[in-house]
Amino acid sequence: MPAQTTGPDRRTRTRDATSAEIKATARARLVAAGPAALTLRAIARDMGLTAPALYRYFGSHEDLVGAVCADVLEELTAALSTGRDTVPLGDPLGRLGATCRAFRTWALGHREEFQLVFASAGAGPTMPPTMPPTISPGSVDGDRKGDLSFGVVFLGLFAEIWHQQPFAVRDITDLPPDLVAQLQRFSAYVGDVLPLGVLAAFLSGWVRLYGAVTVEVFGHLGFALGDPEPMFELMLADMARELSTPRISSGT
Amino acid sequence: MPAQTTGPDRRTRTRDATSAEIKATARARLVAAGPAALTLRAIARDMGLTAPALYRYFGSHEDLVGAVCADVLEELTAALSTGRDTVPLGDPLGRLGATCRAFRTWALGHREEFQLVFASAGAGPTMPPTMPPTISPGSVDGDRKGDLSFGVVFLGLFAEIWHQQPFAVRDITDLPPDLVAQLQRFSAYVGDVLPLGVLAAFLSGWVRLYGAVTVEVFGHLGFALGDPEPMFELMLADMARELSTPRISSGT
DNA sequence: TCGCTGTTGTGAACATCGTTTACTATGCTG
DNA sequence: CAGCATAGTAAACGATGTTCACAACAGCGA
Repeated sequence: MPAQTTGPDRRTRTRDATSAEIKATARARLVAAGPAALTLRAIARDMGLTAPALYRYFGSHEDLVGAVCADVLEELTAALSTGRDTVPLGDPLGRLGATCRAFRTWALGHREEFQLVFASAGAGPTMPPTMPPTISPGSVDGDRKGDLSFGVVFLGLFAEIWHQQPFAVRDITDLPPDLVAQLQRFSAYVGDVLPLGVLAAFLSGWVRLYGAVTVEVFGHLGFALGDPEPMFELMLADMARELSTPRISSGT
Repeated sequence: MPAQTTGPDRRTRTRDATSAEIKATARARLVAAGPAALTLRAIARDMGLTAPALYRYFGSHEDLVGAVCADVLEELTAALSTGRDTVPLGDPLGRLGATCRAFRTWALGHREEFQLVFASAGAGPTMPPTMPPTISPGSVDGDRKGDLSFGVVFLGLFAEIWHQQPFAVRDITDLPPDLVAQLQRFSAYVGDVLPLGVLAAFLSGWVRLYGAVTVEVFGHLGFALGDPEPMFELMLADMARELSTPRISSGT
């Protein structure tokens, strides 16, 4: 055992530890009292420090919040993965359903975190930085330590479904040219490993899932449904049905 | 002319005027610098007042923001109505599409307002208070001065479509019983004037529209699409298609 | 062991925020 | 004219993010 092979400096180790403690304390406040409670001074107070001390670890309040957001997203991705792996590889549609349910369950169980991450316009963490340039078609390894966004989990699932049970997809000539142009951009970004119709189905599904979960967590559905779960299940059934009509002809 | 017939007191008239001016100033700050700029002192400063003066008109900062939200919602409802009335009554599906487009257009042209109203969890204006207990089935009068929410506009459109061109709707026996229970609650709330399947279609459509617009305004789609409009149009086409398959049999 | 150096934390201060309190004008009403 | 409700102000309190000067402390080379 030749000591630790260039293990991180002792200094940087303790530094990372306090940095993590700060984020943990912030997280605790977040779940306890909502995003508004994420104040620099209160966090410092909670861990027996004064506010300026935190500036040794984060450049600003916004930076700290951003770091917490990143942690939350990583955790969400993990929750989605474990939810997905509840169902065996042989049932990709079931895996998609399980992942969608995991998304909703996580959001309802972590409303404050969800609001922090998803209820932001510009400042919020849009996906681009976390979206990997390429996704391998068949392999589902994916999760190399959470440095890739939860969006990839869903895209990977659509790849699984497509490769195992090709579903009916819109003919490319049916789609309006401006949509095709947008999809080609995205396809190139993702590595050109899936037909444009599959990407359209993925995006459409992502929007539906996002909308269903967001509208429920934000309470913008309470006017109609006391318990939106049955409606959510109906949506999942719709999605599964659309993704299970067997493919017949047409080119990629 | 027997004076003004119980016209509002002169005092209350000037009072309402300043109240409106406060909200207008707040609104100006909102569009100029975002929801975070909606501070009591800055608003007062903008109109040559001091902060405590505003407490003569609004009980708290939160009250003021709430009032601005109400104004915004009213304006949104108006935008939806005019968008809807772009298309003649004889084409209810076209009217629905126009209304959905008006929703998206308004949201993109009023991002700050949209964020203020829709990016809130608990505090935000959920629909219940603005949702009328009953909606008249055929008549589309609706807009008695904006005291009813924009949700009614959409529900009214589904009523129009249903009455003019009954579409294929899930048989009630197909739906899981817990969903039926939820829909019955909502149906009673709305006056029991539409079949449960129509209400399910309405809610499903509202969730899709909400998701599509929210995901775009919040920038959570920029990772894939530079211009989400074609995708939005695709969604509208899907919705229209689902609402245009003619009805065949089954009871209400 | 001594002394230097960089890191970590504190205290005070500044500008801003929401809110309350006491006080002063102003204009309507009897 | 007297009285009074209304609209507005100034000052103050606690809280926020942020900066700056300064003190304690650890680690390292001589």
